[in-house]
Amino acid sequence: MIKAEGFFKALADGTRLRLLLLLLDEDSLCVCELVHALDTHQPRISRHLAQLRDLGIVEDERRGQWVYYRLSPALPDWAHSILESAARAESLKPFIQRLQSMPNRPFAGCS
Amino acid sequence: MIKAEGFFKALADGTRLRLLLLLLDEDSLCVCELVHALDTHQPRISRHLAQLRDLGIVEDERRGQWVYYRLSPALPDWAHSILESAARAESLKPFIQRLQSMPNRPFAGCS
DNA sequence: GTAAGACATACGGATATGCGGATACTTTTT
DNA sequence: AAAAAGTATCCGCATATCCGTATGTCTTAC
Repeated sequence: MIKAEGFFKALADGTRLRLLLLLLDEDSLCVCELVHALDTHQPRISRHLAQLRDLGIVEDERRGQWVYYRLSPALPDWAHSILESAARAESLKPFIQRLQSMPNRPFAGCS
Repeated sequence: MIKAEGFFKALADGTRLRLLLLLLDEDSLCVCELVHALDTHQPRISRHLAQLRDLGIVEDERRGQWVYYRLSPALPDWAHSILESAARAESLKPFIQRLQSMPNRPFAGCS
């Protein structure tokens, strides 16, 4: 099980922090949606998601061509609380807006 | 005002995390108390406290020979909540015990 | 004013971390 | 089976981070 210091190291990078807050807000997103929402290069997103997966903070699930990530259901309560507090400090609006205006978004609204 | 990413960077080091959780629990401690509680070298503690001060997370106050640190009263609510959640994840018992058994502890119990 | 204690900072070095670009792997489509 | 799309990983590099030692500053005690 993850300890506090490791969890904070995971949140101590802007990309990972935004990934986690997006997943907190949106439940489940695939890599290409996250790449579009954060407007960055795909290897960067994959690398950070892999780190978060290796720490047990997120889970992945392949659905056909796409790999979806979500917060791990096993995430301890204290960690979930921390993410919710962080969400109060950091506005996700610009990223959510980019996400909603994504062209060819897979399964949008039909999951 | 500090942003979420910077705050998490501050918590992403074991020494700083323990310093902050001790200050959350004990209100106000001087450098030599923190050095004793964490059982480490003094420059390490001073360096990390300076970082936290520069970020506006802690405040210092000189009392004679000693410099006391406390959590900044201006710390945003979300940041305070995060520290409280972290306190649930990380046991401070060993450090509190070392603190209480500190010989020649300045002003112990008379502040 | 000299010594001693508490605290802060400068310095050089070791390690960790994040990055972009290239490439490999997997699945779907044709 | 070949192409295309989505995703993962490898590489070399640049920078950030943390450390211990040594030293400097400030305050109190003698």
